[in-house]
Amino acid sequence: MLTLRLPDGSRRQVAPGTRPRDVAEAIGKRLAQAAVAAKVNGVVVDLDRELPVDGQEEVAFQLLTDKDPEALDVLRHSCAHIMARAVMRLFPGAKLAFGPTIENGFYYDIDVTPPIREEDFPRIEEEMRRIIREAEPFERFERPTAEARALCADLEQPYKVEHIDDDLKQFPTLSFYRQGEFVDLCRGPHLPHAGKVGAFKLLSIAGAYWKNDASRKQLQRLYGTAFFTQKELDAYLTQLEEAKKRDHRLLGKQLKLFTISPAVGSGLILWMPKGAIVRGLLESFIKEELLKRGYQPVYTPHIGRLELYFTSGHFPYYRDAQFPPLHGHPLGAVVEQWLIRMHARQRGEGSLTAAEEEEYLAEVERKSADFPAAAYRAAADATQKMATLQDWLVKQDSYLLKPMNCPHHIQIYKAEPRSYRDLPVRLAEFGTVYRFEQTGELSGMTRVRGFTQDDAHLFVTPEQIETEMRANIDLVLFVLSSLGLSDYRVRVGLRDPKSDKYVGSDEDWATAQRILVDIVKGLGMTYSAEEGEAAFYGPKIDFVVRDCIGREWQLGTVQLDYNLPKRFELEYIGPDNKPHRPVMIHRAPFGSMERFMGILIEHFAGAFPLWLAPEQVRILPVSDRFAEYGRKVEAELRARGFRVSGDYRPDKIGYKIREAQLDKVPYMLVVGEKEQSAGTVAVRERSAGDLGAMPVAELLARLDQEVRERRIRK
RNA sequence: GCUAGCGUAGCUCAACGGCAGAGCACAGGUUUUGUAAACCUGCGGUUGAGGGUUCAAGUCCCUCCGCUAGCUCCA
Repeated sequence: MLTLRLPDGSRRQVAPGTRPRDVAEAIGKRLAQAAVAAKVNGVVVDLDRELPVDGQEEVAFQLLTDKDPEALDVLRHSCAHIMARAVMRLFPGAKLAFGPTIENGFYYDIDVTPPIREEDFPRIEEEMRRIIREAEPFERFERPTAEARALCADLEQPYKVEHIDDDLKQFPTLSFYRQGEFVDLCRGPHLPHAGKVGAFKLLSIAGAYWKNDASRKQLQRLYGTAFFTQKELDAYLTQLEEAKKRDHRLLGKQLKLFTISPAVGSGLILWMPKGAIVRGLLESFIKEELLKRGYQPVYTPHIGRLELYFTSGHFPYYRDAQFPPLHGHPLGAVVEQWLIRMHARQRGEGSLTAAEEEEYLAEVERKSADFPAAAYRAAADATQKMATLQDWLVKQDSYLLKPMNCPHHIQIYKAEPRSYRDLPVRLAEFGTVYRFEQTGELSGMTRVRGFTQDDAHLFVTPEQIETEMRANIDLVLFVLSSLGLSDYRVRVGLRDPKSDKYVGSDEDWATAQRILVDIVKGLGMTYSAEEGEAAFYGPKIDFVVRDCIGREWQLGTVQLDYNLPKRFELEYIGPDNKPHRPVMIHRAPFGSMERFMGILIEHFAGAFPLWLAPEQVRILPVSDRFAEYGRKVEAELRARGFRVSGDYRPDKIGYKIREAQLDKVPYMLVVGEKEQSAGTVAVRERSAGDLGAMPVAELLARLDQEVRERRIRK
């Protein structure tokens, strides 16, 4: 016998071979009806899966109904199967890859020719509805792995075969689910039958690479969502619509905060006057804080010698993601391409044949007398050849639009001898950088090609690392909390041990990663440590937020770096009168002004708090006759430093209020007969509405305090 | 970069392969107004660009540009 411990604490003895469905039926008819799946010792299983029998004294047992979040996952997973089944019926020969649930729904990756298009959705959905009406059960069965592989081959599902070969060989048996004619390799669990799917909708279609690898075939990913009831689905879709109204791209246009002109270029933000006010205030806010925290502001140019970025490693590493260099020699671009391809070949990416190498050599020899072709030919190996090319290239006075500020700040550090007494040196700059992001990545203000980081680089002794790292995390938290941004997660980005894209020694990485993890642990922060999320020169702590449609973006970041100090041979003189190597900390509390602004617009839905609002107060005279009094109040407020305007058009007051509300002006001051004679203003607050009349002095005191506190209201 | 979709007036959107339209905004006028839209008149377009098919293209085809979602990338 097996003892089940139910959620209410009671215990129940069952015979071996009992299924959750039997337990549900024994408990009650309604529960048996409502049950979707069961949770046994924390693992969600099918209702028809036999309960374990051996070696367990007692198992935790819970029946899941549509009230349980795990049940929704089961429902969506089953709905993904139903969608795949419908696609297989309508598109014979479709090959299935992966079909998991995701946060708000599910997808299935499918390889089908010709491709599925959105206009196919109605008939796929129709077929899915038919399958749901038929309410056939999902039947689980297992096969030894070799047989499972043969079955997938029989089903003509090559991706499933490959999946078994690559990832599942170590399991003795594999499970399948059958639903009528449809059989799919799947871990489960599933609904008892398709009829449990109350409501679903196909949402979108997109390309997705097989196994997330851009070098492999691109499949079609069909996204959908499902719920137990139509009402829940409708609520979700309404919520999506509502969220879209907060989109910074929409609000940015409506509120005239920023624009992007194809004439200037994709991904290049043009800050309009109102957006510029908000940005300026944010910059002042953080500058003030930086001075308090011992930072030294610096300014550096937008371009730098190409050699600088060879030294830092940025140029060869990120060549494709940068605007092309400005070459000082007509052959610069040729040699650059040549060199980059040599780099790629050495990393095992791309190809460069000996014949192509010869073509490059012939071309530069023909066109340029000063190219050291002999030295190139005499070079012992590829590394030496690359050195020859690089030496020539950097001598030609080529420049790069800076993709990072660190090399410039490093030169400021190096401009004078440094003593341990000077450290930490904290150099801060709103540094504008340019990166040639892929077209498909560009998105409003959140992913752009030119942006300004609220950047700083700290040069510290090893002993100072922890204190400075903590101080910077504190700064990020201060910034976020000052703006009421509380919905973020902390990510510790670690090196992917399987990748060779990182620079620096294993020891340095181990040390740096340990320090970071210790710090976030020490601060008691909830974090996720993620391999592969480090910068190529060091691990980092990122503060990640979501935009209005659920995408995650990195805002603040604090990064530890042992590598650039080595590459640039940075030093300070220690108490022992000997040179030592400093450690660098890269950090940006906002991340970039552009991205931060985008997120902030969505966070406030465009309704900035008073201290940030581009227009803080608008005067609304009831009629022309009170315009003069209105202008007087306006002048008074402006003299006190408020950003104020007046709407003196001959329109009705309701219309002016509507416009001011839509412009999300925090305070509207209605002035008419009563106010003019009493020397007051009728105050209307953006969200609270009519606050009644008050003397101008009283209003000023109120506004002053609200700004001083940087008060945030939602 | 890749897959799918989209691009019409400043904005939001209509128009079967057959006369390019509406609302808002804007301008002029009337109204002199009390807490989210007064009324009248007017202006506004090489339908993203270029090429092609057709008697006829906003609509069909091709190339490019831009945008959206996702994938890959993200110092």
